[in-house]
Amino acid sequence: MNLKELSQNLGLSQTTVSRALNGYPEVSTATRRRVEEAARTFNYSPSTRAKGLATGKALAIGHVIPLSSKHEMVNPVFGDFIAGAGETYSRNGYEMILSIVPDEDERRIYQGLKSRRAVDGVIVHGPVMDDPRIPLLHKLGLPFAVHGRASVNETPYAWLDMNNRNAFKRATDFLFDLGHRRIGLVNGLEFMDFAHRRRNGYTASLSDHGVTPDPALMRSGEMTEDFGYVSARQMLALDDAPTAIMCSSMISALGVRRAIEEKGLVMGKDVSVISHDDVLSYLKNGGDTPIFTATRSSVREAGRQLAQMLLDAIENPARPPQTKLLEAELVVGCSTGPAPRKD
Amino acid sequence: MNLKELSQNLGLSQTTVSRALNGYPEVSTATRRRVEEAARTFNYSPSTRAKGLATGKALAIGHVIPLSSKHEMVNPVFGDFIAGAGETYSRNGYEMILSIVPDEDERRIYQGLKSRRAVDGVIVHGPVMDDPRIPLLHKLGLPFAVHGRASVNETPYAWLDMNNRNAFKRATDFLFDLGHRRIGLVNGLEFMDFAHRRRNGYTASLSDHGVTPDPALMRSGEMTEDFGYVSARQMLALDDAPTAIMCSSMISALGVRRAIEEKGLVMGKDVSVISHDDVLSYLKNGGDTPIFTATRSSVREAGRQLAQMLLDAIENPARPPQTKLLEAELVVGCSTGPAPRKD
DNA sequence: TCAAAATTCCAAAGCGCTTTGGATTTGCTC
DNA sequence: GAGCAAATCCAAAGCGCTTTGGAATTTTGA
Repeated sequence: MNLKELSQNLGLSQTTVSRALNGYPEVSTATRRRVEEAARTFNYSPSTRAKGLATGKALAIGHVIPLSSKHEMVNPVFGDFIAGAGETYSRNGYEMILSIVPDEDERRIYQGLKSRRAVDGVIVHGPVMDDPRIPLLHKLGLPFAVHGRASVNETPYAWLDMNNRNAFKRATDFLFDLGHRRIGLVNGLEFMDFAHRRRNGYTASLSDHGVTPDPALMRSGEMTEDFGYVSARQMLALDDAPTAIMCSSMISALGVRRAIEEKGLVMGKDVSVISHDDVLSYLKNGGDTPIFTATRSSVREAGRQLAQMLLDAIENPARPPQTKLLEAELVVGCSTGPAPRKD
Repeated sequence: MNLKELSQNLGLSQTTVSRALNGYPEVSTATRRRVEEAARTFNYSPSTRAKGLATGKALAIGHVIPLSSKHEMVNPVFGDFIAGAGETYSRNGYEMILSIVPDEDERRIYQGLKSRRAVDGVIVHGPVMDDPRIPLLHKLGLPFAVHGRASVNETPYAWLDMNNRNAFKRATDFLFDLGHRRIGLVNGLEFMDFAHRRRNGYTASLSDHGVTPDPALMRSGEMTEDFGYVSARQMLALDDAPTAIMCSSMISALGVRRAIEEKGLVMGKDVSVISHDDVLSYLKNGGDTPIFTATRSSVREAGRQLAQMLLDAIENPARPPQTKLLEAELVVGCSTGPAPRKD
């Protein structure tokens, strides 16, 4: 069923039917009802392609997920993020277009999305510190919004970020308050902006408390379970082992816990652990009382909000780019306790 | 830059330029070269919408991810699967369109994709045993391919599945060979087809070995870490605790291990564990020697292949639906060992 | 009651591409 | 060099929609 058929069916012109369906005022309430009714029964909806051609809008947002050869891993955060973004899109009649590409192709992909006029804007995932995509997208004139931030960047752009620095600063402060002085960090890859900021928060807390950062207690890598395990294991094997560990992801934290328990130690008593929790649906942090003390911020909610920001920006290109900084909450679970006394 | 401008620039007609770009034979090699060259320098690619409108194809595949209220979780398998599928699409010039929807809306979504002519076909994720989407898509006449299978279904359709039953049968057999007789099952939600099949494999092995399934040893739920933990904990608290546990996901297996170690037991010695491993990128199963003995099948590879099957089916609608059954391999890690002797 | 103002509708152009049917040019054959 | 096939190109229609610029009808005001 297309517009022509539908309008013939109703004995109206295509114009009128189109206007009725798109809420234009120059059509009487009675005919509008009649048209809507008919559209429903005939199961008519306008072809996205034709509509897009006619209006010059794509009614679609692109998500480009880089798959770096350096870290051949789909960020697990991603599934929940797009679930959130998707809610916003479907509420607003937008389609979500996904490209997962080796990152050496990324430039070409953005070029392509632009020149094929396939999307009205894009969401940038996983920004690194000096992210080349931001100037590129500016140059292409393709509206965009970033999940996270790029520290090194002159021109303003739209972003939504969790306050990574503050979250890790506060959490580390919390460990100091519990009496810990040797605190390890199991971080993500530190060319990623979020990891860089978390580390800053961590070291800021250390120096606030007169502690010099010890390279032996600072790890950075892909946040797998195994990485958490290996990192914690090595730290705990030190003569001067840490009594607490800050961890950048729940999955790595599971590995950290494994290393602790393997050594016959008890998490929350011998070694305290704080993790960042993205509230991923398949990784519920315990039941009533959370297992891990964690800095928490829902990535799904972030998806919802950032998508909305991008749609607003597209709607209203004149407005200066919006930004939003979400604060993580610190939930106290069973994985932290007072620093053990020195024997 | 559009076709018109490009062709004016070249002093050719739109027809010729279009034909040159699309590889039609009625254009000389020389002009073809010239056109391709120009397209490259002017960064031209045809508008997907216009092309779609003219050809009647969408050049896009839809992935509809249901977000059940029953299990408000984004299947973690999903990220890797679409990474695989995405590779195939981009190689073939297709776009991937993602909709994440509450599953009561799912019917409407498929209707919409069809009537808006937004996609040429869809991939069905997470089939349940008697999946209503299959007859629905048949009725709509929207080409589709299923990742997994629906046990209860008359009409043939395209699918790609891992041999869940066989994987779990063989793995359970392996445990029997090691001398285990009390074997637990920590399964996914059993209205999901894959979980149902795994259970069948498990019980088939039990009855092959003359063991009656014990409901106390069979758990089914969302495959979170916590679910694994709670399930294993309860099983291990039994008088007649299992000496081995089959587990449906690596994430739950991490929870199972936690329960084992919390009890002061050693995995692979006191309690053996076999998990299914979807080879998710962020959950590497150990380094050189895998931690878990596991049935293994890459879901990313599945994505690649199923996407190709769907594209083939779209290309060639006459051909009967293709199907493909992948066998999982059994990799032996450190989590299994001979059944402990009874004291 | 009649002109002016609203209201309600429509024909046709245009969005950027593909493709049909035909026109023009080139290359060969004799 | 005439005649014909092959090679090369083009104008125009059509894909399904929106939107412009009016036309036809109804309502309103004095």
